[in-house]
Parts: sequence; C-alpha cells; structure tokens
Amino acid sequence: MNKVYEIYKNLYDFYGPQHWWPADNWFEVTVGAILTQNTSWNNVEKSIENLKQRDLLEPKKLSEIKENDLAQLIRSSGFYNLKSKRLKNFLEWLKKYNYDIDKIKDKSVTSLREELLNIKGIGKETADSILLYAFEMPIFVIDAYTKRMFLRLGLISGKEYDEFQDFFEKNLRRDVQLYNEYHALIVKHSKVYCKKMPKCSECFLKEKCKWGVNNL
DNA sequence: GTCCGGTTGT
DNA sequence: ACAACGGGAC
Repeated sequence: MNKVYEIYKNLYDFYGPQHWWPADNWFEVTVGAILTQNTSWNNVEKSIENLKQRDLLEPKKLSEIKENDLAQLIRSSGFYNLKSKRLKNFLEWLKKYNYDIDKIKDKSVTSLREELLNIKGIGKETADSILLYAFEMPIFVIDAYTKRMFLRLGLISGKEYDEFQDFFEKNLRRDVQLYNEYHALIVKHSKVYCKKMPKCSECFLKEKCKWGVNNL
C-alpha cells in the first residue's frame, strides 16, 4: 500500500474524524478561509461570532456594509483592513453568481480555481480551501503545516505549492471526503506533535519519520 | 517575545 | 528573498 495513504490511516486511527470545516454553511466557510490567513483560528471565531450576532453573516448583507465598518467587525482576525478589502473583492465575485452556490457548482473545479486566483487577496491555499471545504470539490489543500510535516517525514523533497499538491493528488484517490479529512488531520498533528519545535520522542509516527529517527 | 489554518508588492 | 499587514493567546 502507498505510504501517503498509510500515513492517513495512521492519523485517522489516532485522532479520529476532525469534522472540518467548522461552520454552519458554505458561505461561513469562505469567510473563515479568508479571515484565517496567517491567523489563529481562535481569533477568527471571535470575528465570525461577531458577525453572526449582528445577523450579518450573509453575502448580501456583507456586501452592503461599508468596508471600514466591516474592518472593525473583523478586528480580532488581524490584518483587518486588508481582510475587509479581500472579503469585499470575494463578494464582488460571488455577486456574478447571484450568491448562488448551485450556479457556482455548475462550473468545473479548474475554471473556478482560476477565477478565485484572480481575486486580489485570494492565493492558492485560500482558493483551494474554498474549493474543497465550501464548494466540496476534490482538490488537496497545501499549507505550511503540510509542507513541514511531509518534509520531515522525508516523503517529498520539493518546495513549491504545486509540487506538494501533485504529490498528494497522485497518491490518493480523488475523493472530497478523503481530502477534507486528511488536511484536517495534518493540521491537528502539526499542532500537537509536528510543531516548529517538534515533540518527536512522543510522536507515534517517529519510527517512519526521517526527522523523528534522527531525533530519537 | 513568539506564533498563527497567507498574500501581495518591491 | 523580504517587508508589510495586526490582534489575541500563551
């Protein structure tokens, strides 16, 4: 059996399902994806709650409020002026589909990805998070955690986002639920053990990890 | 003081 | 390759 899927099974057996993305609906996922750029999820939750309590967490309502007001509402997420603008850019794109997820899903994952990447403030990771977790399309999300963990495991030597993405998509069956769970498990493991200062001696993957073996 | 479920402009 | 954007938690 291939090693990439084997790691997945190890992680799933150890941690169990992660229930990602934590949100009530697809739009909440997209807002969270933009707000969590280089920001801890804890701080994003406060912003989401803030918007919910004011009954503003809907595309049309967020489109109508002023950029500066939105910035203040999402203050806890950091980079709030930037992110307010980025949300507005995204909402402008959504408007072309009448804020209708069904119309969006009529398009192919390839063309949607291109459209998302053309929005200022949405890069590869955010685009892929939206495609996978909000639109439920089969695309593997790469982030700093994924790179760090799999470089340490010694399973990949590349450096670029696309190299990592190809690596996962070539070694796994094209499956939204699998991609969803795997990325979430990588984040979990990277927060608990495969941190910047890793806890190799306590890690259950140490025997099959280059970094871990060297740190025993 | 460090780190965070990044992206952009130089 | 590197600075800018930034609040909140530990």
